[in-house]
Amino acid sequence: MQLDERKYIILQAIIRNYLETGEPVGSRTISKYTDLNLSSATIRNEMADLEELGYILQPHTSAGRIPSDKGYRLYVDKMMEEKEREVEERKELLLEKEDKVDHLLKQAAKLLANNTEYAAMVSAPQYHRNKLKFIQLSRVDAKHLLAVIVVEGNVIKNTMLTLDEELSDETLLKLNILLNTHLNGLSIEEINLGMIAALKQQAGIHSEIVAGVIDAVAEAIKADEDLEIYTSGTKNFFKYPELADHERASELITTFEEKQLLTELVQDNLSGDNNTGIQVYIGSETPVAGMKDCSIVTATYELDEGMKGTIGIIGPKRMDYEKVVSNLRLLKRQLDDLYKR
Amino acid sequence: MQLDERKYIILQAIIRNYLETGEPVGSRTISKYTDLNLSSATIRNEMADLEELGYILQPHTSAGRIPSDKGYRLYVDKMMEEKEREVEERKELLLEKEDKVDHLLKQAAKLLANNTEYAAMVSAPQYHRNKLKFIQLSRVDAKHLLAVIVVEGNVIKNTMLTLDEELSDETLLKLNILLNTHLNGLSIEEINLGMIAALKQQAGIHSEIVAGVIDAVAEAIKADEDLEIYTSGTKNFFKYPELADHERASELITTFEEKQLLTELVQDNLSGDNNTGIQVYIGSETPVAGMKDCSIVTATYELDEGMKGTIGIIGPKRMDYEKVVSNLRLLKRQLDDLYKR
DNA sequence: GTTAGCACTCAATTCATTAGAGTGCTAACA
DNA sequence: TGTTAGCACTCTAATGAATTGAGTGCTAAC
Repeated sequence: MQLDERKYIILQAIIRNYLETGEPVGSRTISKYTDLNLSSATIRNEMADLEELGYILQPHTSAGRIPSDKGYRLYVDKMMEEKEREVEERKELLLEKEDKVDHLLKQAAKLLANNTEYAAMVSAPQYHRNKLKFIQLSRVDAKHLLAVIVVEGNVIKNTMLTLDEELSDETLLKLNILLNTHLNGLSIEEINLGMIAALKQQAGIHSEIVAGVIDAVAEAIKADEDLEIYTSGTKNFFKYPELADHERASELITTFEEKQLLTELVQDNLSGDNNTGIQVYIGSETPVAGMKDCSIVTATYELDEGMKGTIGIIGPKRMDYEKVVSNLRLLKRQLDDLYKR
Repeated sequence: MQLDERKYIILQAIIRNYLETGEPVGSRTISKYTDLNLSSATIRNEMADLEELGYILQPHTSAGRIPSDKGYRLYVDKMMEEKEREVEERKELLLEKEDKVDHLLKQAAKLLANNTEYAAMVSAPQYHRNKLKFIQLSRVDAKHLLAVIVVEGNVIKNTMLTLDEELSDETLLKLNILLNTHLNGLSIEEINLGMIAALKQQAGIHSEIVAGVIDAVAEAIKADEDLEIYTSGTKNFFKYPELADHERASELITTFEEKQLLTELVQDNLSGDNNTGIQVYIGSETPVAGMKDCSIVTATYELDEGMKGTIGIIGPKRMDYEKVVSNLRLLKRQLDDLYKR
């Protein structure tokens, strides 16, 4: 059996109706809802076929039909194709330019959540350029040295080092020169153990300071480890009865709170290179455990050259995919443009 | 009517029982639960008195009694007195020393939530000493200056300034001297508009750079504004049916997500100086709107001289106050000790 | 002052019934 | 051959009556 045009229109009608109501859709509803001018009996026959093909399900014999993951998938794919062709009208999301990136991103998450009425996440950009650009040791007071490290992309890292004994200006200058001549312009791959040992040797009795700086450098570069993720709109989970029972809600909220668990999403999104830049995960397709009953839509943004992050929406499978996708597209574009003048 | 010893014992028994079960407590239960050796009829008489005095309530005529806020208050006050006298046994909370304070505090929140099975919050310390300790401008590349500012308490603030034109080494040195001679050692109150104007004038064509630095200084000092708050254990709200219905849960979770809303708690706690260092808010006493059905217990810790923060537990009114208080005491002590060697 | 006993209240549970939405199938129709 | 009317059937959800049981307040006796 084949999925012909008419069957797809019926499937679409079922899905659209289900997205709104969350209730199983019956044949009579479809008979009236579409302009196919078919009786409910005919629709019933078609629905039986659609069920056999796996696009819809019946929760129990005397109920209407609900879309299966496969059904949603087909619907979303077709929608994405169509949207691709359309010229999208340019609504404005009110993203105010903030001086601090973290504020900006928090605001973005909130905006997404409010606009869509689903839960939203925004990951801080990960820096994929990682050359050392600037190192400096300064004396803050008699016992403290401040190491300032700047990595390409202008990520700044500070570490306060505690001294056992005072350091002369001369020694400080020497150490600064030593560090800069050897480390500046290098990427993390180029800083190996041998080099570190050599540096320490040259630093002599001050090798501990060098060690401290190297640690800080390592941390500045591997920003991945504690990837910041901002979330908003957790309460929206309660708007959809299929997610709001204690068990599920508890699981979702935990996942949302333990932001590490969302890392998968970011990784998956940044690595996966699809044409539109939008990823849709439906139900069991999701890479995040504990969100099997949800759909997740993500997009990648790029703040500055090489500084990529992920924005995403998490909601019930019966999500308004069009609205979500267009919101993400819009926000992505805004973030992309923001720092590119 | 007076609250005599026996009445209090009965009140205590009602509360203890209710803490465990969450169900209204009947007279027969108390008759068996206590060793007063009184019949349920006598207990009933006493309960009627307790109700008249406002310490307990009846959800409906044919139900047992539950403690009122006033009842809880009395119970907690008495408990705190007793605890005060007791020598507390020193259990260990497994707080691992972390190099980054934010990691440490996140871990602390998680620990609290896991140990108590309630929701936990930890606020990052606010710095109440705010003298400027160190200012430095460095050239990162042709177009960028990095301003590093250190405030007493070793809070570090970086700002990247973009230049319109290149700056000579000489000018840079001059600016550094200018900033240091005028600003170093000052507190925020001492940096007024007149001084800023004078500085700008002296900087001449580079007044914009000075302005940028001043902004950064202002931000470094007023850390209050975006007070970091870490939370954990949101899902624990679901463990207590009286908090778990959609409406309430949704409100609680929003409050917990919008951490600003918890700021009240921190302010209240840091300002209020009570002897034990532990604050208990019961029901309507809470300073946080949207948590009227909860009890909140908070404590203040001090990481370094003048760096005070708040730790707190949020749970149902029928909370195991003893456990919560002792957990908070323990964690407070650990945090207090951590950086004082 | 304490207690046994009894009538009373009220939420929660149970169970049967009903209503209604929806289906599948068959037979007739175009 | 595709479409439709019609009907028997299924199953959930809602309704409501009856029952249960925990708990109370009050009275009278100890």
